[in-house]
Amino acid sequence: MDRVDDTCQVECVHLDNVERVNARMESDDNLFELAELFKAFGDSTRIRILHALSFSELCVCDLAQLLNMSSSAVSHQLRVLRGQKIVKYRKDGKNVIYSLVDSHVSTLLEQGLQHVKE
Amino acid sequence: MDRVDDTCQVECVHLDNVERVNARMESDDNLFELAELFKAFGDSTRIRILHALSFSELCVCDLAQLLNMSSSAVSHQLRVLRGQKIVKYRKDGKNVIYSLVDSHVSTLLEQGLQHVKE
DNA sequence: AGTATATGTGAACGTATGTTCAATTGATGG
DNA sequence: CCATCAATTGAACATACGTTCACATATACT
Repeated sequence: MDRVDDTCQVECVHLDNVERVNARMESDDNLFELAELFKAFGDSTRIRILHALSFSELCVCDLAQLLNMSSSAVSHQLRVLRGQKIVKYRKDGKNVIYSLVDSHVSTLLEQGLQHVKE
Repeated sequence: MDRVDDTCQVECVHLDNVERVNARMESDDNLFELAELFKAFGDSTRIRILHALSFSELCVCDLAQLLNMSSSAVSHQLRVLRGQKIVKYRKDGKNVIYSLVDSHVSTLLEQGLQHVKE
């Protein structure tokens, strides 16, 4: 008869491998944060924003025109990118000018593009 | 220059900047693919899978035990990762053993982790 | 003051996404 | 052949997400 048994119901596991890997895993918190970071990259609107910012700092209006979208939509996405500390901004009169936060971001974009183009 | 456009409903745009950036933008197709790639990284289950695979190849069962999830859930996510050519697999009897497709993937994970840990 | 422009925000809507469950395929060994 | 196990798949469900719209700030200029 079938029975539910928590202890070692799976025979196929390569226990040594699993334990060795388990010992080296980053904390769940770090991995969750990492997923959140990539999630922020994982939208075509935000990718286009970031790709544009990799060439020059731009204000919301510039981005809206460049991407042919409403300022509102752009602003919503910039909020997500700010939340993950991927972009930074400075105010210039009525404008708010955005730019990439550091070279890590450019590197990620570049590595990703290489993968895509292969 | 003859790019005078009187349908300029937006006054704030820095036209020179926008045009220069626009000229250097990757194709929408490439950027869409790039977003899809990052989207595949943008889930904590898939990140944990990839992080584990960065240490050793593992079968579905190993991953399920390591992440304390059902094989079905793991398999569904591996399908996404296969679709983006992030992981590859080989069969070994009843098992299917997964691994990262190349060093690009490790690099992306590593770069992302550095960003998160700062 | 008031107007105009740039940006941010909240709610609402439709869509996409991840997990569970049930069923199926494919491979091994009695 | 039949039983078992690893892995995959499809449907269903709840949740998360992106855009639109309307409205709210904020800053500059008259």
